[in-house]
Amino acid sequence: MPELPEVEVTRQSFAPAISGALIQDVKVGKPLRWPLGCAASVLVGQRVLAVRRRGKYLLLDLDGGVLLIHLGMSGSLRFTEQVAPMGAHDHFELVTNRGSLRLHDPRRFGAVVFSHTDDSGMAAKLLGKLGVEPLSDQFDPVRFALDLKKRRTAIKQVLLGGDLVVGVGNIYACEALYRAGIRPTARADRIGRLRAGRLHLAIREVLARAVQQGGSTLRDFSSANGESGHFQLEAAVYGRAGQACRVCATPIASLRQGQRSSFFCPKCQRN
DNA sequence: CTATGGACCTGAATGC
DNA sequence: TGCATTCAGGTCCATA
Repeated sequence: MPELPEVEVTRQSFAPAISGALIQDVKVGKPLRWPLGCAASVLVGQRVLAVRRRGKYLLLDLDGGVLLIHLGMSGSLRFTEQVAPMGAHDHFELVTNRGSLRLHDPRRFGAVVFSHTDDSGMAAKLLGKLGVEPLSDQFDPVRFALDLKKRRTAIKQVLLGGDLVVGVGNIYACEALYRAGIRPTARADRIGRLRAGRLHLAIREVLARAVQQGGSTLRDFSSANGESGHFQLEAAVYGRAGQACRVCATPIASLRQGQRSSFFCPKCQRN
């Protein structure tokens, strides 16, 4: 579930509370996507200095390195002062003097990886090819339009790729394309400046709005304090196949692209 | 180098 | 009720 808004909402929900905390213990469940990259005992005794986000990764700055956390498809974090035994789908926990940060991830597509710096070891590999942050000034409409000209694939695939812009997953790609009036199947290199500019704005607006709304809770996402998101209630197309477009009442259509569902309004998104 | 498809894993919903 | 199939918020990797 977690796309940029959910990851950012999660970050905001525990960053202030955990910053400065001393790691006292580390608990591990079943294996995640990648091994931790160090002995769990290496983390004990380190302090959490800050929590950053890069794309869909959370980066916990520690005294001696950085801990990358990715939520995969079904992951969520919880930061609480309560002590509870690890459940069947709890696969990682940092016990600190301020509370425990626990990763719950049934499908285990998520990951927790330790590296000494952002650009060394596994972190370098995972973060190295990421595109620009969509909510930063680095995301420039002119540059975006030029970059799209180099891609012959469907625009939806380009957005999901994450090597141009990060953070846009299946929900927000569909929503941004709807707002921009562009079909998910449109070839990226056929999108001109004007429409690229619209898409650029749509991406920023949708993501910012979703962060405001606490993200989307489709199944069981919640922030680290257990709060659900509300953006799914105002989604225009995602998950709405067959329902009326909120603007023109045309039934929302769906199709398959790269083994993922795309949703769009055939009338509002003409090409 | 670019584009596509499979792989990873579990649970919920659907269909016969 | 039971069992098989399909689908789900991501993204790495092998293959054309």
